[in-house]
Amino acid sequence: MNKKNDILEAATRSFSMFGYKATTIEQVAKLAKVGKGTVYNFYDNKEQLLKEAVLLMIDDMKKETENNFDPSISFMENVHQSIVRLLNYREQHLLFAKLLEEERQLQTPEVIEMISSINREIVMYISEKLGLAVERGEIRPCNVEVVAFVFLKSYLALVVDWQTTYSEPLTQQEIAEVIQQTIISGLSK
Amino acid sequence: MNKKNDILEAATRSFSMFGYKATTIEQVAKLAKVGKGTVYNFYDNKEQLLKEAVLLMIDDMKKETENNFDPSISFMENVHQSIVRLLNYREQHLLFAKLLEEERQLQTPEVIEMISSINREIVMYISEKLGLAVERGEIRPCNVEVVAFVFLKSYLALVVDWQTTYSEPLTQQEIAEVIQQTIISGLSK
DNA sequence: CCAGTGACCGAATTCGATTTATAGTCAGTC
DNA sequence: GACTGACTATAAATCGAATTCGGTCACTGG
Repeated sequence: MNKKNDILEAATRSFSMFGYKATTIEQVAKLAKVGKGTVYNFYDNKEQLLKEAVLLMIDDMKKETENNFDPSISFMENVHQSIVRLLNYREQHLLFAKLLEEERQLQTPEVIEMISSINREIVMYISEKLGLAVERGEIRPCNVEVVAFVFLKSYLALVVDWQTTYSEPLTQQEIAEVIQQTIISGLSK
Repeated sequence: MNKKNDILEAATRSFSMFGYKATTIEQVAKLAKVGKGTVYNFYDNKEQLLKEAVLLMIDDMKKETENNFDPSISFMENVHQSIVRLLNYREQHLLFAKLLEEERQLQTPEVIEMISSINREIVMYISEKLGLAVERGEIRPCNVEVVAFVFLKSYLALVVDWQTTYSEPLTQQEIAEVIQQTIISGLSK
């Protein structure tokens, strides 16, 4: 079962570097050192390959936040720690950023669908966490879905959009600080 | 000097409805009930016309916040009131939304440049206001430029992006509330 | 005179026919 | 029977012809 993994890794690298449209299955096969047909022994089609790559990316990031949740500190502090940790997920951000770029510039239908699916997924995930925190009385009651939406948009704006307007990317420090100062502390009691 | 204004109004309407690329000078002339050449007696070219339309839009919104600033209430409350008022600027939002759409979908160079110029302008404006508020001790010290950036992105995400993901637009009430609950109260002392 | 005009021009864009690239298949190989 | 790469059908890139539209300017009517 090593080849299946090699193929997915090769595909992920290629998607991250060149985007969905510009990666060819033949390229992926070459990178994974298998024949083109072998790719189709493990994955139904190109779109499926993208889905698996994205799924892995999201799962990685979810696990990171789940496994490091520390009940002995406040919800607010946990969120802050998670963000600091997630900011180190360069590869995942690279893939997501490349897909966002492709969504904007080429409007590849599969990528558009994928991005909005990822967004829905992440907003749902954050919503749940916020809902629990509200129930436990750790943050003020709020429209969790809308707040989750703003949260994600702000995070992406800082990580991805900032450097398109102001060449210099923000440091992890700056990003974590701003989110902390605004959204997180705004919600805390 | 009535014709000059007629032309600008016609252009603004057309830009708002059809976007920059899809409005033709001939259309604008017809709408303004003048000949095509007359447009060029008042405005150098199409891009200039867009610039004037956008300038007017920004000035309107700036004036609205300036004129209604109430020193007897807190900075935070003033911001909240401004947002509530600005949310009623449907026409301005329509023009901005159309330009954002065109930037994303057609990538018209003039529109891309215009959007980033508007963004810079607005971020600068908010930055100044935040800077003053920090000086006066009304809000906590922060990286004003980055906070202004997040502020604008969040506002646009709620007003423009939300309905592309979740068909139903948010009510003004919901938008103002979420911004209030997160960014504004997060910064307040 | 001169503010106003629309026919006119060339650059840019669209259109559509042809060529090229590639996603996915399958007969064959090791 | 896991794996392959030549093969096919279709989607995308290419490129020249046709069209559109921004901008000009010689003209007009008030």
